[in-house]
Amino acid sequence: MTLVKLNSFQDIKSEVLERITTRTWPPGELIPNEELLAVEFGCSRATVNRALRELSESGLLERKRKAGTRVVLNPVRKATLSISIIRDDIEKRGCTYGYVLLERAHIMPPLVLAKTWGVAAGRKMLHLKALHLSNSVPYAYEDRWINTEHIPRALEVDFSAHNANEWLVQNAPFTHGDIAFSAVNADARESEYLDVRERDAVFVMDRKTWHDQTPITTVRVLFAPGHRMHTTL
Amino acid sequence: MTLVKLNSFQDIKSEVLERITTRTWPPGELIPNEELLAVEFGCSRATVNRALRELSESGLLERKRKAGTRVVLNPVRKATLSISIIRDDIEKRGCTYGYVLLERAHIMPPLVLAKTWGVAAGRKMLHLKALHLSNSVPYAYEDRWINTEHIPRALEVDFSAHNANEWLVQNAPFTHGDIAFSAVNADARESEYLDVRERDAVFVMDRKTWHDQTPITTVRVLFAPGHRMHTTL
DNA sequence: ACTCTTATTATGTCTATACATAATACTAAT
DNA sequence: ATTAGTATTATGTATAGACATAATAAGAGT
Repeated sequence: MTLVKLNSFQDIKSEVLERITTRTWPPGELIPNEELLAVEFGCSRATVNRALRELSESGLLERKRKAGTRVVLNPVRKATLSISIIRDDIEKRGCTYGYVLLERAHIMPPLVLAKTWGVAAGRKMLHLKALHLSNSVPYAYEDRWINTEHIPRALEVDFSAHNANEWLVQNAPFTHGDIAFSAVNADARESEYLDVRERDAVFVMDRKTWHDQTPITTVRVLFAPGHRMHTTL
Repeated sequence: MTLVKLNSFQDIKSEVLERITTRTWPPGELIPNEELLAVEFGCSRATVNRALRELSESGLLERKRKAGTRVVLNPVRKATLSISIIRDDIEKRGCTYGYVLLERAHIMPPLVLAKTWGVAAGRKMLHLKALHLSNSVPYAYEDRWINTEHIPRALEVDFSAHNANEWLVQNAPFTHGDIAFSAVNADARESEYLDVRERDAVFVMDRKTWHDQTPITTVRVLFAPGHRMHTTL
């Protein structure tokens, strides 16, 4: 056993990664414990711990107390994706951002929505439909509900001047949320708003947010055809 | 200043989160440095450091040496997605997984692909088209290229019996990759394979993987209509 | 004014040590 | 034999102290 000096947790991460990919430690195998690795790498256990912890967070290792650390058999790789602000997304490409409010109503939400989102049935909520433009061309269409029981101030805001999402992040922060992505065919109205043909495939993001237990807002965003969401492994 | 004893980095994370959401520390604001917070919370600096580091990794804080830590103005929230194995996905729902190889050819890839993926032009590669079934119903259709310059063994494998992805994770691990999600209208052939109508919206995943600089495989997966990719914030 | 050097500051990381905790194995009492 | 208690083990986390590093500010020299 060669005692190489690898002091940084980054070094150890890449060395362990190397051993996994070269199958020095094949899938399913139990690897030496932190103390042994610390001796081998010539560093402290805390350093080994951080390296292994991060690798387990990205889905390559599985750790259990007393049982030890093993290489995951079928690694379910974890990718982090940035849920960007639409305005930033557009401006990052050097385009001009535009925003148009299409509809606004203080009405009772459909029962299905109330159920899945956890708001009391029979209460009015703010319903907004809006369009995000990139250089005056439709970029995304959003259909949003805001819980005015919890954020009554939202009723006084002029959402034809203020982007709802941006107002909400400033005025009604959330503690956790829930996002789903899918593909749907644009219906008659949606295709008109997005200025595409009917039945064109659009990328959809459904997001619900809460502050502790209280629902804040739920939004469905339809992106114009060609939209791609990108990340690395 | 009340000196509360918050010893765990989890406690500190939620306390800091609380201060951000309640705007005790409003967006853009510089928060006290680690040393001060350690005193306030009655813990060590390392503990505060871990809490703040994790919050900055999830996009809520921005940290710079010497400059300090500040609350991000327009938080670009980061969500982690699990890129699951299709078989697991299907079996997790209690369905039976099935796999059918549709086409196999050792041919030269289109020039566009060679360019974007970084393989030498004019070299043959393995091209596979396959179908993933859930209870014998089409679930996803994949179109894959394998770099046989780097993995010549792939030419000898019977991919009508072995799922290509599963063979590759076992036999040709990658160090990094690149994933994009989008929505497209199924063309004539795709809709036939997936047993849906032409132009139906399908959710698409494009993935490229490398081992260091060497391309391993690139695959486009089309999921049957209704597919949703889910995560939490 | 301008550049170069030096000091300062907050975060980034490492170490050694300690104790907590989950999972398991062993042991003694009934 | 079953159960309750105890020991063991590897990871999980906390602590105090140290030094590294990036970013900035202050000062010196031209």
